[in-house]
Amino acid sequence: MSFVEDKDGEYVAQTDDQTTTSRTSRAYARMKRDIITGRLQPGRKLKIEELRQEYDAGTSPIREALSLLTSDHFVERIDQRGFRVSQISAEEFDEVLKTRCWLEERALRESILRGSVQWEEQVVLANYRLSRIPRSQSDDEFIANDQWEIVHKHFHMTLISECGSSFLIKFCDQLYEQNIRYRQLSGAKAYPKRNIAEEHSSICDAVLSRNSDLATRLLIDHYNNTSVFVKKELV
Amino acid sequence: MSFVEDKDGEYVAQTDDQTTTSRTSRAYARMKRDIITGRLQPGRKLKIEELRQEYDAGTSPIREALSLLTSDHFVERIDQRGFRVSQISAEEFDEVLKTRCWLEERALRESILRGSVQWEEQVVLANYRLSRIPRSQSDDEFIANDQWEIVHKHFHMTLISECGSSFLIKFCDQLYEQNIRYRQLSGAKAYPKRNIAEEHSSICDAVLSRNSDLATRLLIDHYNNTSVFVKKELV
DNA sequence: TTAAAAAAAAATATCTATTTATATTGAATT
DNA sequence: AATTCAATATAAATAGATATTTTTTTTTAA
Repeated sequence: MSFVEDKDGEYVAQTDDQTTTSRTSRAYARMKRDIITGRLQPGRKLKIEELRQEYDAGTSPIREALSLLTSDHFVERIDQRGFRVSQISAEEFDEVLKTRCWLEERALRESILRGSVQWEEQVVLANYRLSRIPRSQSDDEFIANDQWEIVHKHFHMTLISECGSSFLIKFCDQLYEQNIRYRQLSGAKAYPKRNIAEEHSSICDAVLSRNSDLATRLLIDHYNNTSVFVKKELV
Repeated sequence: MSFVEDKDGEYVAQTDDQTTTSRTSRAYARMKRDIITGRLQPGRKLKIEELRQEYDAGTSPIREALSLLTSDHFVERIDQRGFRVSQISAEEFDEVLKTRCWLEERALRESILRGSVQWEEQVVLANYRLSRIPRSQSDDEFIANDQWEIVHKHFHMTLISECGSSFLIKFCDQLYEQNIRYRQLSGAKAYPKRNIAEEHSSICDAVLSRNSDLATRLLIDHYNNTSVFVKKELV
């Protein structure tokens, strides 16, 4: 939310996504969110007319947003036959997981090699923030905490941020988002017998001591541990 | 080129990209080609009206194609200010090269681990085809041979095709295309004192003997050798 | 009863026109 | 002379209208 002076010199409250960004960017962000959270289910036909209503935009912005989502692998386009939400499968999840481990191992090793003292501090800070925020909004039942999702992603992206390749970072980002989608859709919510905060802190410690082998092993274990719960639900 | 029966029952010759695919796909393919070859130069403003004329399509297909090219890192979008061809730089080329080596090393190792006898045969075939086609259309001066470009890419993509991750293959593909662009734009055409065919065959041999360490070393050397000539022209 | 063909309906892809935002120009003011 | 402001021009973003194409339904013939 921000306050902006309008033509008549009066201050008016405006939500960010209504003014700052274009219709295309807005539709893109919202549709992506809805696909990741599962509000738009895998395989669902994406009819332009419906989307226009739902996301309050014209044909062009909707189609552009869909084109962008196609590149992100969230939407499939079939020429002359429109768009649909990408399908999910246990096999694809295995690919996502495997590829994440390959790329993030390399990215983390490079970051540990190249990262400065400032980077170390960023890692510490990201881990601290993550430790202070609950995964669920309630203690009794699981209610996804959007803020946790943001802070968690920030921690993992900080780890690899000094790898020296914006391409690799972008690829890891894409895979991370694919992973969230699977995590959400599979309904894997509780992680019994696990202390995730401890896992994050261990990774953090290994990184600070510049122990690449340990850090990458812990990171990969962390991903594999989580994946067990996703796979269980994905059958 | 193909022959299709029209409404009146007559056979008419048609080029593939006029009928098979949509306006969007066609514009996307052509614009991508023009950016890679340098006909659309780095930094150039991409005005919708101009592109409509040039690529014979309406606003929507052009904008959709530009959106797709944005994801490929060939075009930059600035909200409310349109599109421009992505800039190139020596630093970015270093990133492309570095990331390619990281990802293709992993992909090749996995392919060698998992690849079947059929895959071995595909590698042999791809290498043979590459050995039979000249890089330049003329012996006297360098004239790029489009066919070589296709066969060369096919060889390198075959090497990693059995890595077991469609995501990793897609990323390598994107980086490969970035690399072509730099190769073309830098004007690096001749490679004195190098026998590229021999380099390819050595990689092929190492792959067939399932020697991962040797194969990946030769592949990475191959990329680094080529990059020297690109970097030289890129100052 | 089934299969093929034709017609109708629906939805996509595309184009044109309008609105909105940005960049440019030139005059007025400091 | 430099800077601000307003007016204009240019181009982007979007909405709306039109063309195809695909899908579904209905009809017809075997």
